[in-house]
Amino acid sequence: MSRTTIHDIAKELNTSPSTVSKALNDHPSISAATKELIRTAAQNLNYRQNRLASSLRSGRTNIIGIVIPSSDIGFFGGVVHGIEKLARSNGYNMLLFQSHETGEYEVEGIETLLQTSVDGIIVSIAKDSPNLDHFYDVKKRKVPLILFDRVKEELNSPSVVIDDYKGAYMATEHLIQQGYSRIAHISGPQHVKIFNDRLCGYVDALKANNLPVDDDLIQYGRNSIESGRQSAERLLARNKDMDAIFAAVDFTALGALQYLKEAGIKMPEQIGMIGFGNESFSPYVTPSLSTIDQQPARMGEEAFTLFLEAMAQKSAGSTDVDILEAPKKIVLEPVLIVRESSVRKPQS
Amino acid sequence: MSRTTIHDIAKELNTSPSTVSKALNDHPSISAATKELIRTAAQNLNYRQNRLASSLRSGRTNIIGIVIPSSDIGFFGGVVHGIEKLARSNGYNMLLFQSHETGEYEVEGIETLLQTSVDGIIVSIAKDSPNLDHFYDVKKRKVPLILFDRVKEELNSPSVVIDDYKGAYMATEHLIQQGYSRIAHISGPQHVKIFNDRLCGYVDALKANNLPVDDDLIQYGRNSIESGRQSAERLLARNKDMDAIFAAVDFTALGALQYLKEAGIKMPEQIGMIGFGNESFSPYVTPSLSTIDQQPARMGEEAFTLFLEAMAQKSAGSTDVDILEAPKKIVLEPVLIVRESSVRKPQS
DNA sequence: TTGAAAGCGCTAACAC
DNA sequence: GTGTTAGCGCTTTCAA
Repeated sequence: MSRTTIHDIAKELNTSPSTVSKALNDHPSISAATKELIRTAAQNLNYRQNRLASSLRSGRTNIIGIVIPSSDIGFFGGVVHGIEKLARSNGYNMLLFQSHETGEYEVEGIETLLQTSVDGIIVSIAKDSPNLDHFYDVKKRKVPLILFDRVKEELNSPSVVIDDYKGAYMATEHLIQQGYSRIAHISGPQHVKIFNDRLCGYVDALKANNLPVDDDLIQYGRNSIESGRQSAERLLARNKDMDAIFAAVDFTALGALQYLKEAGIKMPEQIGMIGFGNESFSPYVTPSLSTIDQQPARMGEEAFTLFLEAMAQKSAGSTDVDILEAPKKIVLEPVLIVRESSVRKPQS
Repeated sequence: MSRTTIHDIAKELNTSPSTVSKALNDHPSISAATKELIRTAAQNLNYRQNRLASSLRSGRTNIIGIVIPSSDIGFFGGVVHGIEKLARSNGYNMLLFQSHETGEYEVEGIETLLQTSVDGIIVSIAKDSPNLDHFYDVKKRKVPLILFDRVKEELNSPSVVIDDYKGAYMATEHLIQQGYSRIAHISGPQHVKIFNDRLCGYVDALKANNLPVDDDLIQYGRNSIESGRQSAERLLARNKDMDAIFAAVDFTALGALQYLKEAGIKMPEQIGMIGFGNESFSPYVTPSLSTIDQQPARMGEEAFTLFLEAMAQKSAGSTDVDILEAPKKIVLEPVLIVRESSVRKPQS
């Protein structure tokens, strides 16, 4: 009636549970013959390992915990996809938590992950994460902690990010090369590092091309479509000569796009537009949105690889390696994606 | 150094592990005073429950397994969101698997879920799921199985779906009311029930309005944007008088939209368009896409509620209830969302 | 190459 | 109201 155990198999074959366990785990000390015998018996009896028991005993769950702001955001969906692919082929499963950008849920997620004894945790930190205590907790428990995209240097953990500064620089320079010169920027909350980096990239690209940096051309929004609309409205009201917008996220770019379209402004002719993030809707809006791709799948794969390395180090028994060597930081190259919104037609 | 256990707390307070366990679980037979004592001690010692041990002993994991085709599809993302909200507030966590529409991954996911002793499993079946053995396995183990959207009657499990027939009927009738009469349909694989239902709804709406059903106006695609483009191309080549398209999924609607736009056809004036699914991109394409909303979050909540009911029944000890009463089937109402692509301007 | 024994950390009868 | 005992199903020394 109830689940078959290794005891049942042992009884059936007049052998011992420990032998069965070893055989099923392909332990070298068991003869090929008995392995075969035990495996077929397991099959016949419909045996399925109890991972709870196995994990409790061995101390390994083969589960990796993921905490992201939201899987609705295309970028995070892509990262999870990348992690999943590698995890699956390495025999790991994922336990996924969404913080919904609130610290409270983030803490809750980390707590549950720790209770579940996951083998490692991969995180992109929530925007309003109140403090980092829960992450220090993870480190105290010696559970490998890997960060991506939304990183905190203080945590001193392996991490993978893209070069936000460079991406913003590329986006801005692309607009300049297309002949735009009064280029506005819609940024995000400045306490989030990536937005500050993108702002710097924008500013430096202007300077490098001998264009003035004008505070009136810079808006600080939240990351919503609505916020993008409002920013575009304000920018337009204040700058009659504005001829392009670089938005720090595709969502605000979309909002701006909508507003300008409704205002009867032709893109890319009158105003050029480029976003950041290559969201799933970006190819399908009109005009299709130029943007910076962050290579999410790649980022996920790198993050998982970092985790694997941390595990290897851990089982190599090296105590407190982190004191000896700085944690690995992987910086991915952003990729410029040119679509309709930023390609100025040849002047007539 | 290593994790604090209830033994450590017991030792600290000169009491027994079982008392500590009961106190921490708020068992009624423990006095308020000792509970308080134990709780603060737990806090001080930085105690964290080992869920593996707890689950192994109690037989409950408080984890619910989810298997969906892909969380990239907006609809499934929404359902997961709905499940998560309710699960969280009921003390459950989710273990999420994506089948990527392949039976192999689906089987693998179910297998792992069973090994992990999840308390229940909520599934939307993959398109090419080869057979249903893995689901019968779940039922055999008496693990509550809940289906949503992609359902199989044979499994005789509680389920929640929307009324696909009705949604398709509403979509088609909406086009008719807008004055379109040569309405094409881009369907999907007919062995998937929802596509067949939608096709029937389309056909019946035409008939009910005394419009002929023309095989030349029906295409059977896959669910990709590319497939939508091809379908639109074929439809247009074969039917010069076609004046509207109802696509069984937003993805094919989008493909058709792109093709028609490139062909210089004005929507909604020359050809009206409506999709199904209310994907995240649908409001942002040009023209914005009318569609049928499937209430994904609602569906997720209903599915989890069904799971809770199944658990209650199970613990009520009713052996083989399923023989006594038919499994509950919840049918959600589709919602018509009218946007630009289907609203015919007043004739000039 | 196989088996016996111990125990991972917890919960749940049952006795006190 | 509290403590004793047993054991969930597995892995892992260690001895044979």
